[in-house]
Amino acid sequence: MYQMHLTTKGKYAVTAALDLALHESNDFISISDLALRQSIPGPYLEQLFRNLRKAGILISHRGPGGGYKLSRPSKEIKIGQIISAVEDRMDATQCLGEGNCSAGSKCLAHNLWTDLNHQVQSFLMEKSLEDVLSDSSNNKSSTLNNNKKLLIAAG
Amino acid sequence: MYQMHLTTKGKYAVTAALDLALHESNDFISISDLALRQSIPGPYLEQLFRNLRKAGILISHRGPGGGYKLSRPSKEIKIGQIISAVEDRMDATQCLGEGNCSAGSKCLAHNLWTDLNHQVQSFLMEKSLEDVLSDSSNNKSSTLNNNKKLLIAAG
DNA sequence: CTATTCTTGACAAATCTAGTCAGGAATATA
DNA sequence: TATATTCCTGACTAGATTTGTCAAGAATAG
Repeated sequence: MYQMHLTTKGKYAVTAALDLALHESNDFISISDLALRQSIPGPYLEQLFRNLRKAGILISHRGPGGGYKLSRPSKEIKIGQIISAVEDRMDATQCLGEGNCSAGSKCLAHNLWTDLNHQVQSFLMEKSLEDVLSDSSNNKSSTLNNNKKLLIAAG
Repeated sequence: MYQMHLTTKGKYAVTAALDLALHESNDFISISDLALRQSIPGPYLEQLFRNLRKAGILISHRGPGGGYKLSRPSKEIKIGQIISAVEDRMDATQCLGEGNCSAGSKCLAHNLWTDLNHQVQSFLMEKSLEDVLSDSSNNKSSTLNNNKKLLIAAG
């Protein structure tokens, strides 16, 4: 069965950000605490947090009692922004960019990939950290359900 | 800007299948012809077609005048089935499978990834080869548009 | 002054992707 | 039957990417 590919980079980053959102009221949270709680390798998380800080999603503070916290309320931080900050794949190599995929012109599947990409982007950019935390119980994926049949799992 | 990751494997396979769909009336089409037309490395495409044949999507015939053709009308073959046949990533390693992602229990982002996966699956399993070919001009991605704002590109 | 915590850059192992290659089997045609 | 064509199979490789690790430094609270 095919699954959308998402590296642990993105997964770790989002999970860690969700943890920060859960403890939003607290002050700074250290990487070691967070890594322990979420079972993420500390030094690796450190690397990811660099990017999140550069992207303006986290703010940091050094010294004892220091650590990281969200730069804005969890409602205003979208999942897509987080993934975008750590997954630096510029996949414009093939169809996704301009349209010079098949020997200068658009390949047959060009619009398909564009649409799919759009779809994923929308999904990720519409969901905030807060949304994800509150959706945990109350799963309303219905907004994007049209009246077609549900998928048949492939493979 | 983050893009959904889709390897050339899946892209090549879909493009090739679309080519077969375009020439649906014809008899068998050889790999070399197809590879040339779509600018895909021949031996690589051969490898992909193995999987498509095993998955029952293509049928083959050897000898002069042989080649490949779709096993069913292009309307009945979904993009998702094609990708599924060639991209053999069993990504259940992390969250996506059962839910033992964070030390035995569901990680914070579990439902998010499940939803996203569902979203992508639906999209790919609803579109047939025929749909893609006819959508080329008349792009009606509107079925999945709800009344929310359009995405803001990230990064 | 010292322990804590982020900061930075470089490095390395493991995995995956993309593509190649060689030899074999079936088949149409002459 | 001979031959060219085309699929069939398995193994192999180079390169990129992911997933980390490590060490030395800078800021800061107490």
